[in-house]
Amino acid sequence: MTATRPSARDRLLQAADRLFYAEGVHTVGIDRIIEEAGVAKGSLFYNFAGKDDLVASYLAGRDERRRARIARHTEGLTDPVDKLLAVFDALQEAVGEPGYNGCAFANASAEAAPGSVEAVALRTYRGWFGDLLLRLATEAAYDDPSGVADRLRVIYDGAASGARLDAQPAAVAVAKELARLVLETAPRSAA
Amino acid sequence: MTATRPSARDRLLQAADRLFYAEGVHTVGIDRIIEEAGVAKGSLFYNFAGKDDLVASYLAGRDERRRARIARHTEGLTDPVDKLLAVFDALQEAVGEPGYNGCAFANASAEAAPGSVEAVALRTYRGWFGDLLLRLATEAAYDDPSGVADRLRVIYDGAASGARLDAQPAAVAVAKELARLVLETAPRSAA
DNA sequence: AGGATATCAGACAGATCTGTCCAAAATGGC
DNA sequence: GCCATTTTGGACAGATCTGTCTGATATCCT
Repeated sequence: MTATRPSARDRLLQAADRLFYAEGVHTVGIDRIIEEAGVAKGSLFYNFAGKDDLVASYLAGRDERRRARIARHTEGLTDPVDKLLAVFDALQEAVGEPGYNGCAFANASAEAAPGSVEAVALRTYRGWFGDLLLRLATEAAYDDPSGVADRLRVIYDGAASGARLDAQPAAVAVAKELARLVLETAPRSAA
Repeated sequence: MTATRPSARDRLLQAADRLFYAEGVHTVGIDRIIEEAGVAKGSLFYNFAGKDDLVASYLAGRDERRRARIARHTEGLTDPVDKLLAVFDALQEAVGEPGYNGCAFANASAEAAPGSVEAVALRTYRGWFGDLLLRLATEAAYDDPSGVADRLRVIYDGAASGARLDAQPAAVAVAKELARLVLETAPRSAA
């Protein structure tokens, strides 16, 4: 019953997740990652096509975990308005974790070329997130669901952005109150 | 009356502003910049202590122009509430310009080390911006000026962030409406 | 046990990047 | 016109980064 060491691939992904997120995909070189992972350089290129592939896998993992976090906060709720507010709870949880450093997709794509793996990952995440807000706003039967979704997205982005720019997690609480204000004042016909 | 060519220093700053903003301070090397500026490499190190110094000067220029832009939109207005709304007009103008690529400070600092010139420039700008919102909210005699400023900052950041992440300038108009909602509903005693 | 798969250790190549240096030439102010 | 300042062109150094290659070894599945 010896605890088997994780595979080189898993250790690489774990090291990449830590270093890429904390210091940036452009700043951290593969030598740093293989050292942190305790893995031979050859194993990196055996498991991944190159650094870009590792970056893409890192971002895919972040995407998956973010969706899982939001799902965890929304499941069990029945009112779509509560679900929309729970999205901010998910953000608050993320921002409160030690080492929070902003949105991984925003950071990675900030200085990336169009069409790069970072830009593609950003678009994937943003597409899903926008659809989520629109779907919930529609379920909530707002007269203008896309308008409500747009407003919530601005508020959400402001919280995530401000939490990093000012190292100020309190922005999320401010954002959730704003979201509540929007959700309570926006017209709903089919109440 | 031959139009004198700008100095090497000015051409370097102009090239840096264009390339650093469009492609990122980490992505663009000094060779790209001296090529674009049409300047000898020696002239770069004659006029600047190094790349970091050039980056700092680039960001200082962005900071100065952003303050000037906001000043231009707020001057002439007497009501501090109008001035707060005009801050969003300034953002709308910036976002509408061709080649808008998000907040230069947010982008440059996204993958920069703490204490780097990018991080320092970010803090300088954010400090000034936060003070501006708080000062105007105080002048407007809101009961909770810092609360109003916090909410406006979240909204402002969301617009700037979303405009880049989704290549969606319309986020600014959404944000200005949200700001108006906040400014009209927040309690003011000394009206 | 045995064969496919995975990992190791590290040297090496090739590209790129920042920064230095130098002697000559252009420029600008007084 | 003179002298200090600025600019030029380019070679060069030194560091770093991604990716390749090789041959031995370890691990996993059946």
